[in-house]
Amino acid sequence: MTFQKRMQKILQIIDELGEVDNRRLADELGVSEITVRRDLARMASDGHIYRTHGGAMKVEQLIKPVSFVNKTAVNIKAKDEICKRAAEEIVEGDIIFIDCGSTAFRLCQFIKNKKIKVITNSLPVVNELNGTAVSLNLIGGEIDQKRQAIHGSIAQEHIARYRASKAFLGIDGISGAGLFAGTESEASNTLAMTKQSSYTYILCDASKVGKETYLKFADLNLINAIITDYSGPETEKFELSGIRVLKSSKFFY
Amino acid sequence: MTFQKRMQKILQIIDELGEVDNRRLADELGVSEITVRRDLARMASDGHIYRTHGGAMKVEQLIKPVSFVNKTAVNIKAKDEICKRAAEEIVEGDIIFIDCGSTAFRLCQFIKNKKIKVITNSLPVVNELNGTAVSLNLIGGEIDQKRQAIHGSIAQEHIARYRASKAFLGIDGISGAGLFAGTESEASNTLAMTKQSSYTYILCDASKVGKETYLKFADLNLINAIITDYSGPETEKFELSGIRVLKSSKFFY
DNA sequence: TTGTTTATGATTATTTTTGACCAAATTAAG
DNA sequence: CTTAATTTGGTCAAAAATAATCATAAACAA
Repeated sequence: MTFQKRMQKILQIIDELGEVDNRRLADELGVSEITVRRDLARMASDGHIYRTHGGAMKVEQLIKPVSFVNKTAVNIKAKDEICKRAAEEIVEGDIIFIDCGSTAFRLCQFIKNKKIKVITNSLPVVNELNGTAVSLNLIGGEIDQKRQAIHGSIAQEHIARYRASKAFLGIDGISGAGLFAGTESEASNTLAMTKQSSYTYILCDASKVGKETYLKFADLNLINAIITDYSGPETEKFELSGIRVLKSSKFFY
Repeated sequence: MTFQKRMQKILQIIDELGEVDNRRLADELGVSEITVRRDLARMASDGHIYRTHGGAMKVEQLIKPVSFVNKTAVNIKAKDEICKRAAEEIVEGDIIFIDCGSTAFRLCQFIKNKKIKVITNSLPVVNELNGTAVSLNLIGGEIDQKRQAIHGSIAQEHIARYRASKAFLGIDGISGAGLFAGTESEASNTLAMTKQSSYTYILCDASKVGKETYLKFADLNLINAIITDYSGPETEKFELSGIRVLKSSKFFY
């Protein structure tokens, strides 16, 4: 029995029952529990299922193109809590930027029914919001296969044409010293979107706070708010810079 | 037993069973397992099957991207024949425009393994070609939910920045009198792409030939070639206007 | 013919898959 | 809040499958 065959069965079972535990799957498939866990980890990283403690559950209507692999497997819970908090900030009529990070992607599920305009350079975001109440504007240019997004000078110009009320952006690192990006193109994309937004939120889980990677591209005062599950000494520095620090709600489910 | 003969058998077996292991195939074909593996590798790289550890399975059995609602249901065979003929015109290194019609969409399956650049305003095309050998450039702007594509002035400007070697475009109607579109935005999109291409192909099944709908937006001499399954009196008019008429091969399957 | 390419099979080394075990993390219970 | 039970991710080892290399035989071209 290959992984592919097991995946089919697992999806079928989860589709029927909504959720299952590892033991049940192990029995059903005739493999050990550890193999089940590995399968689930793999499937979750492709976004096919939600992993729970001791099993897995259906991910609502998220059967999306397989090619759109996202890194959302790590820290799903923290990210979802952050995004739910972020969604509370969005009101009807808003025009918002969403960038191509894995955190910002998960924001989509919480804004599907809102009557807003979303401008994005992320293909997963487009696919997630396509056909919903949200009106979409896609930034054009060459597609970066690895990041499933559009960057570059053409994209910058496109962004410069629009003006949004809010921007929800991910980041590779943030500390009292400023904002950090893993690549130049991500940095300039963040800058461009920030410039065209009245209010900028950074969405980042705790692992990004205090991390000072590769390229510092802006000071803290570029942004207006941080939404995070982090709580620690860095928070004070943020607030001293005049940034609102919004804590994600602990109790999500 | 040649590779071609074995491929036929393998496809047949996989089509029946959904999946097989190497030993089974080796027995069935009377060759060693290593030969089977080599065959499978070759077939998988052409996209005919999906390889698993220890065997192979049907491509359709994998989680299929929920392809966009497209009108491709009608005239599939004719359209596929047309598109196969069109794919023969494409050579490595080409930069091509593909527009948002349902016919042009079906061209994707035949060009997945080609090393070319595709510029398009169609979301289904992007999803179909994403993750393949094709390098993608997406035209930006507001997404038209109904047509799953991007039109408008921003899109026009985007197109004007690029220059392609060939364009493969659909159409609502074509006759000796010229080219016809169902909406103004489709017409201007076709014009913009044509203008930036060295050579323009119109893909149209027989039902579109002789049809003169809504808006005539250009004369025949705008385009260079028509690929169609139509054969009739109109053909002569096309050829008199200096247009190559490429007939799709009748015998496709 | 002779030399070259191509297809096939055998052998060996590498990779992948799977399960067991254990420390760390998470959840549940008192 | 602390403790106990469960779950998880990591490392290791065994088995299976694969890729790489080489040798042989068949097909092909000069």
